[in-house]
Amino acid sequence: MAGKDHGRFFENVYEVVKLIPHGRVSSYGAIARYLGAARSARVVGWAMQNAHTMIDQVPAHRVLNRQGLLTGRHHYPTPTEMQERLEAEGIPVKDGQVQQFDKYFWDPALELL
DNA sequence: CTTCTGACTGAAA
DNA sequence: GTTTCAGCCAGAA
Repeated sequence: MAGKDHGRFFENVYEVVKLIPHGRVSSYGAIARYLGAARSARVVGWAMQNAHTMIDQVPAHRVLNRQGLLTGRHHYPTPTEMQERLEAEGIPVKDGQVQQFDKYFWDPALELL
């Protein structure tokens, strides 16, 4: 990239998250890696928290950790909203964990190319 | 300015 | 299989 990247990371995260297909899920590390910051997965999680203030709605509920756990469910208005939202898209969730996570996993670096 | 925390991950023990 | 450690970036105190 030409010049210096400033706060563009957050915007990039939002765009990728918005590109996640309905009924699919992704991980912080996958998004971070796609953006060229494989080890900045935490910043992606930060972006999600900040995503609440975004004008455009960001499907943050489709972003989980590597294990497929709904790590951010406590940040939702209700701890069950994230799970219900995933189930509404046909994604089975059990005990705060997505079942068959690998099956529903959507990697921007592979799918989006 | 320094220090700490955080919706994470990968490697090491 | 689990647990522990370190790294990475951005923002708040």
